[in-house]
Amino acid sequence: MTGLGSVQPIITVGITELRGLSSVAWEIERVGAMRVPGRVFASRPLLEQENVDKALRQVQSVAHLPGIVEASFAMPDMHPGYGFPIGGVAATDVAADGVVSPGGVGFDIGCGVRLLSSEFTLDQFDEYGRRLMDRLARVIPRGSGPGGIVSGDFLPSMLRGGAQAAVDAGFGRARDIERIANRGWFEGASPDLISGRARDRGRRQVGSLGGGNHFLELQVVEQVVDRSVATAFGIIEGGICVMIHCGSRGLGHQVCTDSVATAQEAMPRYAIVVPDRQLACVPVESPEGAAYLSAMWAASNFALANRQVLTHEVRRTFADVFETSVDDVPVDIVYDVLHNMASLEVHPESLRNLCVHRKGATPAHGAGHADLPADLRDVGQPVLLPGSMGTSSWVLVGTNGNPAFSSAPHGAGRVMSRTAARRIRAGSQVQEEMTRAGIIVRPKSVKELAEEAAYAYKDVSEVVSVSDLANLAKPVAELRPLGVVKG
DNA sequence: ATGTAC
Repeated sequence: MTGLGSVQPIITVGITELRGLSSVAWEIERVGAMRVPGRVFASRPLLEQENVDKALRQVQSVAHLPGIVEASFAMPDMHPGYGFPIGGVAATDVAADGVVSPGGVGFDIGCGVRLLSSEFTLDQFDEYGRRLMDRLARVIPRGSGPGGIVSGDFLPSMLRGGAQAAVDAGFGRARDIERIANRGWFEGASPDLISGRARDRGRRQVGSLGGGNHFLELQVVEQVVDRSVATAFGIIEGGICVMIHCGSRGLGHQVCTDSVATAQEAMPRYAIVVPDRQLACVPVESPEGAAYLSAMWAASNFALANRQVLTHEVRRTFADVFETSVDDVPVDIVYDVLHNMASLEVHPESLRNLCVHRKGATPAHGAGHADLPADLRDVGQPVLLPGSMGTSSWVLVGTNGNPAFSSAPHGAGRVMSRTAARRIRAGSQVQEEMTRAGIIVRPKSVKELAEEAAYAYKDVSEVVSVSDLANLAKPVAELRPLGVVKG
């Protein structure tokens, strides 16, 4: 790869021209009604991936949003989404009639990743792994539709209090909260501002994994590339980890559906014109904008509570298998981060109140940031980057001087549709190949497994490498999958 | 992502 500062060509992806700023950063010129340019972080091989052309056109559409500042950004794992690309980052200036767009958060509001680390080792996994996986497969509700660990009676408190409410209800430990983004809950949540239909869908899904790309994985720390940061995070080479990727289930989906409809209806009143109906948006400082943020925070609290309840279930399972108590089992939270979220932030480069949309992008604040827990204040924010099924996941750390409002990629990123992935191999074949590679697979639906096969995703190591070179986040450790529980 | 359809 060529370094920063060298002359870069202009390349064309689909119908979009990109001017190279470095080997991993590209600019899409501001033309027509675009308010800002597009700025894309990717290597050339990543730009040449299937469907990236459509994501780039969406980057340009997002650049039309009222109040957008600096640029419409895309992370290296970008692929097309509803209105906004997945892997998209857009900040709007609240005081300059900046908007909030439900499509800029996505349907799975509050979706994110939680990483647990344990004191158990690979030797112990060799002996107990199958039993752990079989029990997890039995106790973790997953797949589409209803089914949750916790009674729907807890829904109102969890919508209000997120992971903190789940801990208060007995699902976890007080110190868990320290290692969850925003201390586990968003204060601005208004459960009353989400529809009865959204609540009905959520009531039956408190404590459930879901389907699609959501998973619960047992992993081993394969490689530590930054020992001091890994130690601060609580990650030790050879240790067994648990990664949980899930979101706000039908509840968040319903909140998004309702909010897009509200925004589409309200837009003419604010004389907002956007190039795509899916970019429906309202001013942050409008009744509709405030209502969306409150509903988004409630759905995010649901997602945080969801991951907390599943964490408790993991601890119960480990305690069971290793014959210890759930309170003593040495399984701790490394971090929990939301990668579908709009966040009100003040950034030093602008000193304005910004509404930062991250859709399939994770916050990646550098050392010194006020929101970091005390023991990570001098280290930086953990960035959890799950790979595709059967490939390694990565832990990175946020940097100072991040070029995209302190954002980093959230995964490997799809390269083909679910339908296309099913045509390549049968789910049973994907399961066989993973089993042969030594990974214990416990799917609810074998048929749907093919949709999530590694060949349907980009190469996660390329995404990590671009993150490093573009200063989005710095690699800390590689986690190799041992067993995967899927919807 | 999603009671893959209001």
